[in-house]
Amino acid sequence: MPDIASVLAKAKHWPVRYHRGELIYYEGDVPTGMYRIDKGCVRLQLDGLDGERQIIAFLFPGDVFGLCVDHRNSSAEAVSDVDLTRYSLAGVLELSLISTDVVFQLMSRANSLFGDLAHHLRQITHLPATERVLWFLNWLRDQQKADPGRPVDLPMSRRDISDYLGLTPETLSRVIRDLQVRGLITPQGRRSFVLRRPVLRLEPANDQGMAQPAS
Amino acid sequence: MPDIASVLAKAKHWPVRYHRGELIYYEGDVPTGMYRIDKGCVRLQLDGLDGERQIIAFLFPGDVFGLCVDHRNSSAEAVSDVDLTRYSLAGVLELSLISTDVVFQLMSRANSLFGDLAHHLRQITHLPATERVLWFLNWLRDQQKADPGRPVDLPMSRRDISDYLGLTPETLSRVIRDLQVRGLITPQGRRSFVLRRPVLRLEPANDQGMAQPAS
DNA sequence: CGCTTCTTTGAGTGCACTCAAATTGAGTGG
DNA sequence: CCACTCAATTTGAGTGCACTCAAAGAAGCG
Repeated sequence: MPDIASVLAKAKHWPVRYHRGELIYYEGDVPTGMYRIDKGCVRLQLDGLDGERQIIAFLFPGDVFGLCVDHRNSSAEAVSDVDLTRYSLAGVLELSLISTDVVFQLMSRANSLFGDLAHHLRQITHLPATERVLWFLNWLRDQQKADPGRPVDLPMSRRDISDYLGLTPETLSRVIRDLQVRGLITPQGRRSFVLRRPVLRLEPANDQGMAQPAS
Repeated sequence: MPDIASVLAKAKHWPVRYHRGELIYYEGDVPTGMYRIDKGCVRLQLDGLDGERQIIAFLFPGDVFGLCVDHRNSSAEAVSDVDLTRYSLAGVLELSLISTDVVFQLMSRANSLFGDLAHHLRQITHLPATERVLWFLNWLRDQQKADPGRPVDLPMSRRDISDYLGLTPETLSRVIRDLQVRGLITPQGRRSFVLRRPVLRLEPANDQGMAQPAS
């Protein structure tokens, strides 16, 4: 299966750049382009009237987003300064006439994005705060393909994370403190943590955690 | 924009039937077909190991589902006895070579399904139990295009609803009782309710006009 | 260095949870 | 048609986790 970048290369495209916090498109807008991330981090989100916000996804280099038809189903904002490649939506649709590869690839992308969101929903609904944060950190580590022992970088703010995990910033802060105390994570500055190896799963409902049993 | 049913009619398709509770496909399976609902109700869900379950979506006649590429991103089960039209996935992909209509339509479907799920996530994260239930009942009423005054049917069990809204069955039951006491809903048997007209909004001004699932 | 914004800490509360049991309803066979 | 069984749903009691409100501390930015 060919790489999506090479498949899309035949469509019109050009580089664009957004600064930290900048709006890329707004929910409800009529879509004209889709994007591929070359550098940086982008968030997809839904905004409420009173400032409440649900972050749907964090996207990283290689990820494609913005493939909408009638209207944008979410807003997109730059978490950090980002370099994007912008593709004409019309051009992409034309490509689908030439080969099924494009359709196949885009379907696949849309599909995995949907699957991720579904699992996201599941985590948020079923996991307590601590495990949500661990899940997030592990996911981030996998995204960055970081070796254990190497720190994981958080490009996003605490509020971004809490809006992603369905927590308040206060609760998130407390959870992070607890994880440090328990030795599961070690801060390297405010936006970088080293994760302990077996952080993948927390013992369910097992509170001998006050005194760490030496292994 | 042509109707999706007529567009898909050119692909190979045949009717299939599932009974209440029957599995249509399982998460992770290699997909071979997609479906359109002719009659009945289908649920998409993620199953946990310990029986926990997150229902992603309830689907009704006219809805299309199962457009996956690599593997099923969720399970599909029949909520009630259902009549489906099954389409060959390969056939659908071939169709995309003939006209962009198919691609356009399928993208649109995938897109709105994604948008619905995103809003679902938002509701569950931000709304208290009572408002989640009201949101669900209103959504269901819109699905059924029922006039106010006409009862809304719930094809699914209480557990289905609670697994959809991220509540326990106990909490759901209590919420329903409270809504009855407040006169907002009137039961017509266990699986049918008459909704009071102004149920759309609950006193505290915190409904976001956007995006009920579907249609 | 002063400003603003982001993050952390503290105190107290409420909502939805768990555990447990009663009640209803659907399905089955006499 | 009616008793019986089993699952689904409802009700009750009590608790804990994540919330809100409030304020202190830290970090970015001119």
